[in-house]
Amino acid sequence: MNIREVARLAKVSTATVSRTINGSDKVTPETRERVQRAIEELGFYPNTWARALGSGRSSLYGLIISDITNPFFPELVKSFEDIAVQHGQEVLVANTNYDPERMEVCVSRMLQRKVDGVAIMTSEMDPRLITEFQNRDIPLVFLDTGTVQKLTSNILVDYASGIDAAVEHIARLGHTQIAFISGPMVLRSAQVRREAFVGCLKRRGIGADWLEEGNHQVDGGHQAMARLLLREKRPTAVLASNDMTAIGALGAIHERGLSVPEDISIVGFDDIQISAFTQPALTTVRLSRDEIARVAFRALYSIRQDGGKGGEYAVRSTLVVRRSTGRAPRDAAANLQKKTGLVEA
Amino acid sequence: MNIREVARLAKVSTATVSRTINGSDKVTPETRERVQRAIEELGFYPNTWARALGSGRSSLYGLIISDITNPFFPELVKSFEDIAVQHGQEVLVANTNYDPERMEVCVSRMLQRKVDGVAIMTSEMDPRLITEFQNRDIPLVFLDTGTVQKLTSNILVDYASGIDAAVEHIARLGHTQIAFISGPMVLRSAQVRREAFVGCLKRRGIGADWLEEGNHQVDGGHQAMARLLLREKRPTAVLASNDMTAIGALGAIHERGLSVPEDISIVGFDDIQISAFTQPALTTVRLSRDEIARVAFRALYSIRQDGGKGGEYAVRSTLVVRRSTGRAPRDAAANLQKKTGLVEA
DNA sequence: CGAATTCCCGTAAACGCTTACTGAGATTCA
DNA sequence: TGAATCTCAGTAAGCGTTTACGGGAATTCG
Repeated sequence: MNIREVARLAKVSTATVSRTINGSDKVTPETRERVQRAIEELGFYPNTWARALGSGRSSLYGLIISDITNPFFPELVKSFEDIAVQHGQEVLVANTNYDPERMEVCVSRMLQRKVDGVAIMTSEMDPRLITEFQNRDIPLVFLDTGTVQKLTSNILVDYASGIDAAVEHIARLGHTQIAFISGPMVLRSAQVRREAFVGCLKRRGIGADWLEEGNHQVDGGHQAMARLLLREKRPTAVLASNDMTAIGALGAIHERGLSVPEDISIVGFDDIQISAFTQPALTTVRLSRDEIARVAFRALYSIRQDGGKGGEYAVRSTLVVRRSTGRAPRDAAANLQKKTGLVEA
Repeated sequence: MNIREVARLAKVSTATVSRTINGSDKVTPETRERVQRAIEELGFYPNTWARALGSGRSSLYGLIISDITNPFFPELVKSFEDIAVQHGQEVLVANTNYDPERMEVCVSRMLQRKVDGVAIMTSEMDPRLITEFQNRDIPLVFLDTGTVQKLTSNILVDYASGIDAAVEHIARLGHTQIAFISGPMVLRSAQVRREAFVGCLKRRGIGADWLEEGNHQVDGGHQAMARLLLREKRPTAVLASNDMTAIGALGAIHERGLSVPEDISIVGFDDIQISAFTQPALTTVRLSRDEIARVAFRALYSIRQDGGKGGEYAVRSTLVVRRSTGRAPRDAAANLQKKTGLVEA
């Protein structure tokens, strides 16, 4: 089943069939009609590869993510796909699993499929692989981790505004002992988030004395929180580098028989769907997947028209207050001193 | 950059390059070596489309799911992909969003890309679309919703065993007022799950008096549970058609100031990752994504060798007991009577 | 040692589509 | 009315691979 059979049935040339498929305006309505009927009748679907091969255009965009199991990413994938299909483009999703080796595989897949552009939403990326794309004039867009150059754009997440709002919110509630559970520090994105947090505390003259490292997954948050709880001097509020981590922390706190937000307040980051439904519902900093997806797609899709110069795009983050944050426990200081044996006799 | 340039650099024909790329044994180690060096040097990646076009094989499998936002599916996708790449195959994931129209789009994408087989893990499927695949001799495998025929297999989930174990577990804890929150009843998969539940209760002589319909998402579970709580006669245990629903139910219960499992026990279904980290951790029926993925891939991959006859594969479900289930409240009956005004004076 | 095999490798014809080029008829215009 | 222009459709040359086929050199065998 191919274009020739359609042509035969419609009594036209293959060129005409191709033209009607591609919506060329150089076909009379009548012949177009005839061809379309033939297509229907035969149940013909044009072969994507042959199309791409013939035209040199793939209509395919790559989307590289690091962990499809983290709900942040499926939501991102979904938005990105929606936008892409609206523009008649397709999306090839690749999952690196935080594994540099798999990253290499992903890149080669993209290259082999001659994608028209790649959105790299994963944190770490071998520069060598980046040049592979650049050598082939493939537009790129990074999330946070890129530098703007020819054909490559970067999406800058404004972590500061969200984290600032979170710390402000927490501080207003009387907290002064604020901890942060980061992502894996080998990841640049995790570093950026942590720096934003530390910087924010510094600006307010609060010490950043409780820093723990998680892995951006639930278990890591759980363990990190457990470590925080074992410290002599406990934080009364905890910010997490992402919601999965916060959810893990929530569990660890409950396991110790403490409650949120009465004993400890928790703030997440990302605002994944499930965050609204944890117990208690998570106060978190929202990072709109939809906005990121939209910006990323636009950056890729329009870059060739715009002379190929990359750009920097900003995406805001905003605090969403729910129920996991509350007033600092009044006896926090007392508690602390009791534990450390510094109570005045 | 194409195979010809490589050939030129390596001083061989394009055929030889192609042969070394495909690991043919009809190439001397020396020439192979030479070609490989040329490939390295040029940073050459073979063009997938041309390859598929030339060979007629796509090495591509389709995976159709209904909602990438439901954590069940990303986990399935991940497993399926892992297995596929282990076999040197690729995966094209399509997300229907429960929308029949998008389903059509998904199917046409698969057809256009000439996939070697499709795993249809979504519940509802227009039979017309199925014949599109069958006409083209494309192997299919369904999850629960298919019928075995030439080139098409079906994975039968043994819901009964898991649900039976769940009801047994609940009954042992003294519960007799057991509710079920189903998925959207337009979906066959939701119907199947509900039937398994109702059948199980019947077999035990328990009435299925509390049935509510959710939507397999958190908000639906939340609302359904809210409705259950408003009933005069409240259930003391609730089974949910999937974990997302159960998580929603959990939230609704907490909102009413009740607690799990003291007042009401909850059992989920699927055992998605997050279930281990809810408050309290969810007792649920595990359905192994990994096993489903493995079976599905095998069904597609080997079907042509096996004479093309489809098969029926069974996947078990097993109860995972965590903390959301406990003894039925002793005063359940009393409570009930108080509320309905039937207390003996 | 000559014939029969075997082993590598090159030649060239697909694969199914797109598109530059071409040309026949219809239309416009002076 | 004849020339210029325009419209629509066909011809055929790619696009980058794979692979059937063929041939020359090396190997085996009687």
